[in-house]
Amino acid sequence: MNIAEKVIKIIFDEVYPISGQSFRQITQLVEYKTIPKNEVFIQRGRTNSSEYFILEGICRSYLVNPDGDDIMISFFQAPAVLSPHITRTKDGLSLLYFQAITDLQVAYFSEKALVELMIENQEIRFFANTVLLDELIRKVEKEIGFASLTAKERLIRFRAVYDGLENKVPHPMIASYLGITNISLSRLRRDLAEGKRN
Amino acid sequence: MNIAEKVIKIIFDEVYPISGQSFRQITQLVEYKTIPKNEVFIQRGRTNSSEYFILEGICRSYLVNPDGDDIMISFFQAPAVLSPHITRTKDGLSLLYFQAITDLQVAYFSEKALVELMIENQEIRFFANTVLLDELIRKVEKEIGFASLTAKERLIRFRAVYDGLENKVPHPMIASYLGITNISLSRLRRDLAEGKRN
DNA sequence: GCCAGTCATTATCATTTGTTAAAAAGGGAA
DNA sequence: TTCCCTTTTTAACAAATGATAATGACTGGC
Repeated sequence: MNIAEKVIKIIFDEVYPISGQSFRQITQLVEYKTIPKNEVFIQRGRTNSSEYFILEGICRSYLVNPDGDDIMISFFQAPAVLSPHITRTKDGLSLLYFQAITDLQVAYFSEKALVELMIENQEIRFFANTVLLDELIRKVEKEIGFASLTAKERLIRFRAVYDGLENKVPHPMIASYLGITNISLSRLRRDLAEGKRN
Repeated sequence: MNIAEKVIKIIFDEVYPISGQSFRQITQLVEYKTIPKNEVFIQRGRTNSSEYFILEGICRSYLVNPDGDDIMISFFQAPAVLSPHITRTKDGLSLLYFQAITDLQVAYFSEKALVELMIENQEIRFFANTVLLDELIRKVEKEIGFASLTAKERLIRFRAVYDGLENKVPHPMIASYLGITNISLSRLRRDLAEGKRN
């Protein structure tokens, strides 16, 4: 197993461990590529038919509103699975932009191949279902935060969930993720640094 | 086709139309029941292994935080599909509460039976995938609202999406859904009634 | 190393939202 | 109807967040 495959193995073990045989069915499918920092590697409104493992680096999904502002949806920190194709695609077209925040190493493979594998292989079906469920759970967690926490509490939770990301990602992206302005984020950072937790 | 089956047909036609043959595979599985107003018919932390069609009435999914406050997640207005089992269940246990807001007529059937049907029947697989995608899209729409709209704009959007629900559902539930207090909701309702749209 | 451009912080003031409490409005049962 | 209970609205004040603008800090290219 080469290094890239070892990272993929780590991802599977984290999400839903599968047998060596099933694992080889996946690794036979994947190809690898490097994506330079800032590149938007999935465009909203364009065709994309791959699933992705993030082996190295940080990326994000986002939208642009009519005013031209970015709307942050999710962060992905290697090692991680990108949002499954089915959850980010409608009528074959991507619903979101995905951008490399740092240089990125990814493994990718055809979503159609995955659908075929899922039909015949129960382990892979369970793995894919777990990825899907994790995606949903993250969104529900975020929903809960917006419905029940102040911006300061959301920042505290963000730090707990996305450990270290605050120092690797531009603050306007984090602010948008938290549903506040970057000025407010700066203020909350100062308050927390001063020990004001309420 | 009886009335209940006609409502189920309406739901399928809305989400992803399927052949009469596939439709009968579903209707052969379903059972019916009435759920009285206010009953919590799925309990967080308990086993639940059904999929549901809401044929008549309104219900909601929610959580309770440590302070005892309800956290609204979603509303369901007949005719509609309830959140799919896989998106609301972890390790066999429900992640959310589901409660009837009005008296409810539902059709329900085993989620295991659905998984089996999905394996052999492509139409039903596509239908289920579309339900899943719609669920995700609603969550992303809500995410976008929190990341980019004021509370007043979220209320305006809520009225557009959940037409008429504002007069059928207790306001504290709507307020929690919008991420504000019911006092703020009342204020926004007054402002909008007075024509203050900014 | 310097400079330009980007990013983060700070300050000030306006606006929005939350909190607490009280009043008004609505709905169901006898 | 009338009464009681729940829900919604209003008021007054406090706290949080947004907007604008200016300052300070960092970074990449030359």
